[in-house]
Parts: sequence; structure tokens; C-alpha cells
Amino acid sequence: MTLRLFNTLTGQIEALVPADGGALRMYACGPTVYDYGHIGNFRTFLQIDVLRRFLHLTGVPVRHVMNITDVDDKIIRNAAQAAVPIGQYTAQYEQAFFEDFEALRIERPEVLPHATDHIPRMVELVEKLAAAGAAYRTEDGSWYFRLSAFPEYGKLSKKDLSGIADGARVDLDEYEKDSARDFALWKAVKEGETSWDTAIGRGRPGWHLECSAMSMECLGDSFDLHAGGEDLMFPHHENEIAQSETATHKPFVRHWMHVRFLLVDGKKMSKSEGNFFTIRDLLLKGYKASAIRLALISVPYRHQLNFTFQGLTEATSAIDRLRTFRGRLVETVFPPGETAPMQEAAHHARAAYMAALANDLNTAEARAPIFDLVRAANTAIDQGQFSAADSDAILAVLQDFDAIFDVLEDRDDGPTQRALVWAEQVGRLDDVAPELLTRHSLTDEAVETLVAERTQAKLQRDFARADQIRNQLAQQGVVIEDSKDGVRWKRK
RNA sequence: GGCGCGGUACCCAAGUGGUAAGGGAGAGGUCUGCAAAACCUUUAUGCGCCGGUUCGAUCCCGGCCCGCGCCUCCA
Repeated sequence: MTLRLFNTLTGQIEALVPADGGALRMYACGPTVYDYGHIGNFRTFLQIDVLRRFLHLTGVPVRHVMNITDVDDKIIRNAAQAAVPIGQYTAQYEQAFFEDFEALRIERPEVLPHATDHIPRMVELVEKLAAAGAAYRTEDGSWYFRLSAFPEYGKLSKKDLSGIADGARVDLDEYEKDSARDFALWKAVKEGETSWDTAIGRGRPGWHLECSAMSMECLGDSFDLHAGGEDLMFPHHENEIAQSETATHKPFVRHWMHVRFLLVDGKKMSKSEGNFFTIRDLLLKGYKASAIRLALISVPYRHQLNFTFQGLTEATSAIDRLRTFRGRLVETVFPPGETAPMQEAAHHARAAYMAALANDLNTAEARAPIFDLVRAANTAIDQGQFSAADSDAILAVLQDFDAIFDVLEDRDDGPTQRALVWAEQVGRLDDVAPELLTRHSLTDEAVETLVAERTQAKLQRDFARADQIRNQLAQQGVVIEDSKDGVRWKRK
């Protein structure tokens, strides 16, 4: 099954296949590690994770490169304020970023280049552009890209910049950019700033240059897919195309994927609006990592996602339903054999699920057949028309579902515990939801003991005692479920 | 102003030229000592408004209203 994915460059939904028949070579613009990542950042990374997981599920090997921008204006400014070297400053946020990555179960890209490790490649690229007459140096020692050298500029974002590109030239005496739209390739050193001494002078790379240099170094002059948030389309990706294609005279990227923004309560997230959330903020409020993951991927990547706390709560309930169902299949002993309706239902669910994903990664549509299957199977089980092979077939479908969504296994405790430890370290315990602190006051063994005592009480028809224990456990976040096959409990 | 996206039930959210997936929430019921879980039933003659094309439009075309994003650092 071939993935059909919208291509920003052509405006069409097109098959995404490796050009050379080997691994699909993809590049995603990664984080600038100057602060904690927010849910908007992670929506983009999660959607890219859905893409790579689907490629894997369909047997397409992937070589995925994501850069770490570890030098830029904000980093230099913040590191100076903290009076530490930028490498020390960025290390803590890079570590935090990957902790959040792991909490959300985002798969690690194959290659994670750091900008500061690839300065020579960037310098080479500037030299190459300068030789071609497409880059020039200003009096202060900065280098700019000459937009007029690349007539196709604007082809990705569909902007017509012809009127601006030919705008008024300024006198050479003013030592300014030749054209207002020309963008910086290399920024000359300023007093006290981190810089590199190179053949093109002392300074540091511009952001756009970093991505061109590292992507081509890791993936070749032309590669299959480049992904990022919609805001990067212009000017960042447009500039990457201009630099790269001017330098190589080859098509830079065949397929461009842009993830639309996440809104919070209908508005773009920003610190000034007060609707700005990091993953850690949500974990401390008591939301589960799996719920965050599901909420952020359930709306297809080409649609705006309006993030709300209610949405997180709904995702939590949806996950509970799936986990409960799977638990039922795993724990129940069904009679041997298979039933035609259930085999058919399983087959149909998988086909519908895969087709929805193959169609431009429609995650919302992909969920539906899975929930249909849950209902059909639960009904069949209740009616005693369900066999062991049906269970196996459905578990296999769930496994494929989880190969993308990855929420069925309850691994939520780890991220929450780590967030609590972090909150203590950085002095944010005041932001922790109270129930989170009491939730884990009971060990599994203690719960088992109480559950056993309650079962005993029930056998003796001492329902008052049994209910008392159940209430006590509920207050500590443990839910009890009685069934024919025994007592189940889970942490809420 | 330029470019682009969206407006579907109480909420979230797919989708199709032939009469509306799924999730959540609510209500009633089955089961249960009672709950929980699970299942069943139920909640849009309707898909922003007005025209047009069509045998037929929520889905195509035009206009209007409303919301949002990008155009500057930004996922």
C-alpha cells in the first residue's frame, strides 16, 4: 500500500515513494533548543512520527534526519544572561526535548545533526554560492543570498515577489543588503558573541543555511521529503530551496509536507495570550502522556487542531475504552475455532484503517473502523459468539493500529513520575495537581492486599466493608471492576 | 491589502453528487448485592446564509456572513 501525501510544492496529493528504491530520505526541521518545547511543536513532531510509522508499517525503510539548532539569536542571548557557554545552555533543553519526545513515544529519527557540528559544510555552501555570484558580503562581514539569482523564488509558498526582488538598489557606500528581501546566510560576529573563525570570516551561520547544509550532507543534494510546521514554508523553506538549488543546480526536495498549526481555544498559542502549554505543564496538571499523544494526532495534519482540555479528557476516555477492550481479549479464554462474522469484521477494519492512513494520513478516519471493531467484538463476546481465533485476529488488527497510534500499552506512569521529579527540581511543585500527589501513594502490593480483602468481604456478603475498601481505593485513584472471571483493578 | 484554510448534532471530528463515520458527553434499558466495565436503544429530514448547475448537492459554481492561519522570529 502506497502512501498518498499532499505535496505543498505541487499542490497535489501524490504518491510518496523513495526515488532510488531504497530508504525514503526525509528531513524534518527540528527544535531550536533554547527553551522547553510546547504542544504546538510536538503536534508537528507527532504528525511526522505518524508519517514515518506508516511508512514502516507498509514496509518502506526510512532515513529520517532531524536537525538540532543549537546556535541562534535567542540561544546566544539567553546563554549570556545565564552566564554559561551556549553548549551548556542548550544541553539541558536538548535533554528535556528528548525526554518529552520519549514521553509522547515519538520515534527517534535515524540522524540528529547539530548545527554547531557542521559549520565547515555551511561555510562551503556560502563559498559555492559566492562563486556562483549568488552570495555577497557586506561591510560588517555578514553574507547574504542574492534573491535575484534565483528566479523561482516563491514557488513553494506561491508568493509572487517579483516586484520586491527588483526593488530599489541602495548605494554600495551604505554597505547594506542589495535588496530588502535578500536573506542572511552568515552573520558576522558581534562583540562577545559565540562565533567561528572560518574562511568566510568570523561569525555564525544563519538558520536557513544550517538546514540546507545538513540536509544535503546527510541525504544528498536531492532527497524525497522535507517536512515542518506550516510557518516554516515561508521564508525558511523557500530560502532553503533557493540556496540549495542555486548551489547544486539540482532539485532540492521532491515532496514537501507542512503540518498546520495547533490553536488553543481558537487562537494561536503564544505566551502573551496566556494559552501557552508545554508537555510538562499538561503532565503536571494530571493529563496522561498517551492522552496528549492521541489528542494531538487525531486531527489530520492538514487541518488546524483546536486544542482544549476537554479534548484531552475525551482522548483519555477513548484510550480507556481501547485498553479495556484489549484487556478483555487477552484475559478471557475463548472457545477454540473462529467465527465468520468476526473474521470478516477484523479483515474489514484493517483494510479501512490502512486505506484512511494511506489517503494523506487521515488519522481521524483511521480511528473509526477500530472503534467499530471494538463494538462488534464486545457484542459478539456478550452473545457468546466469539472464538479464540477471532481474538487473535482482532489483537493483530489492534497491533497494527498501535504501530501508528501507540497508546494501547499503559506506559503513562513513567512520564508523569519524571515530570514530578522535574517539577521538584525546578521549583514548580505548586503547579502539580493535588490528586497527582496522592495518586501514587499506594504500591501495587498494597492495592492487591486491599482487593483481596474486599473479595473476601464480598464472599462473606459483608458489602459494607467491601464498599468501604472500594471507596478508599477510588480516592487513591484505583478503580475496581468485578466480572465473572474475577476482579480487575486499574489506576485511573 | 496579498496568499491560504475552515464553518457538519450538546462538544470534538471524518466524509460523499444520490439523502450524514467515529470519539466524548447526556438519557433510558440489560447485567451486577450496589457500582464499575461491557452491550442495546436514543440525540443532525440536517451539514454558516443566499442563489445557480443537476433528475438529485452537505459535497460542484458564484455571492455574502463569520472564524482562523501565513505574509517578521515562530512547529
